[in-house]
Amino acid sequence: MSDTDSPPRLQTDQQTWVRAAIQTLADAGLDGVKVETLARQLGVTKGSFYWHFKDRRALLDAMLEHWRDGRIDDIRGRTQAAPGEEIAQLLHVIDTYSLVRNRRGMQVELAVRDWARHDAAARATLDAVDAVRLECTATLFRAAGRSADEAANRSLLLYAYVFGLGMMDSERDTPRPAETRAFIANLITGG
Amino acid sequence: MSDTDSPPRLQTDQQTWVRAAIQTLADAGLDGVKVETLARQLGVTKGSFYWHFKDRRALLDAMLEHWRDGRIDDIRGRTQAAPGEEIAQLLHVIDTYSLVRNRRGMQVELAVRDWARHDAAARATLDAVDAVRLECTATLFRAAGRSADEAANRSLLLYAYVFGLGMMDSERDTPRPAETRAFIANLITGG
DNA sequence: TACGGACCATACGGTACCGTATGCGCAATT
DNA sequence: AATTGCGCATACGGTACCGTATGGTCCGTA
Repeated sequence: MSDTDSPPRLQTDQQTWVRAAIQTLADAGLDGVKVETLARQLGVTKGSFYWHFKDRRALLDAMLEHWRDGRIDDIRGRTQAAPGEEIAQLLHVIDTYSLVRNRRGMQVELAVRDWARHDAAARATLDAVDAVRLECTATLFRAAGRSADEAANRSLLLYAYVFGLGMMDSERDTPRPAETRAFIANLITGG
Repeated sequence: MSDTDSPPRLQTDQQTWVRAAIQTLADAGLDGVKVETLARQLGVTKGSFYWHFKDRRALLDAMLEHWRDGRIDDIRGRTQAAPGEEIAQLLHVIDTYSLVRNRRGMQVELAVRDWARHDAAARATLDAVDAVRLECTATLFRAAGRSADEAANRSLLLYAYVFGLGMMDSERDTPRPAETRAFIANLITGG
């Protein structure tokens, strides 16, 4: 009764497929995530895929789960602030999410958001991530003394701006001027 | 020399294909825009399509052109304001673009933006539209007394917010509360 | 050393799509 | 009445994909 469950390599290989699929999702969108294409990219054939996954849909669900967990851990880690440092932390969040160096993450984000427009499971996953994010920043705003309504409103503006900017700038190579970013970030936080 | 050019039905039928293609683009994304699918939807066969268009790419280019012209005319019409009415006009623009009733237009917008992430022609078209839009609202901000930099910054925030919100809400059925929309719109315009 | 399972390759049927070739019907023209 | 060309249908070859069926290989274990 020593090894009741969890052969480690099975999880590992599933993760390999999931990671490659998310890269392809970012590069080519959901319709670029194809079993045979991924298999070629990984140097194997479809036989491997259908060993690890029931069908293509199972891979997509695993991708969503992987992305959701990563994004929730990420925002939770980025919205810890000592008392009195909440606005500074919010400004840092804005900069982190809107910076050009975060291109890869933004490409995945946009691809998932486009995916969510046509798929209920993706929509549910995205709604869960958005809800956690909105709550995380709203908590910071409230800790900085804003009312509950104002905290929710400013959080909505923050994320709509960040992802809207990502949509407008996702193929841009030169970053926006520091003055522009600071001006807008201050408007959002009300600092 | 009365009829040197322009047989009307040819243009009309091209427009029929283009309009149907844009609807499909909004519903299913670019990869849903397929010649045979569109033909079935229009009650004809591919033979008709390849009469009006050289290939699928020609249809895509015509779609971009059609969308670009419509969007530029639209924003130009929405950013005319009498002296002293500029901020009110900007608030109206924000409401118009972020309202749920504009769902169809927003779906097309998001699909074009996703398209632009993978296609240079779409990217160029979108950049042209964005440039006109940013200039239109920046002109209003300047007319309301803002500096050139502030006008550009607030315009960027305005569009990033509007389209980011569209991305977060594109499948939402209940609109945001009026207080939320007014609070954010006032932050953006600085009224 | 025989066995069983994890892991993958090969091969196949079925579907959907792109683009081309070709023919048919119908209008306007001469 | 014969001709011309527009608008479309039909038929085809080629490609890419999904999912299944089946066989092969390596590896641990009894």
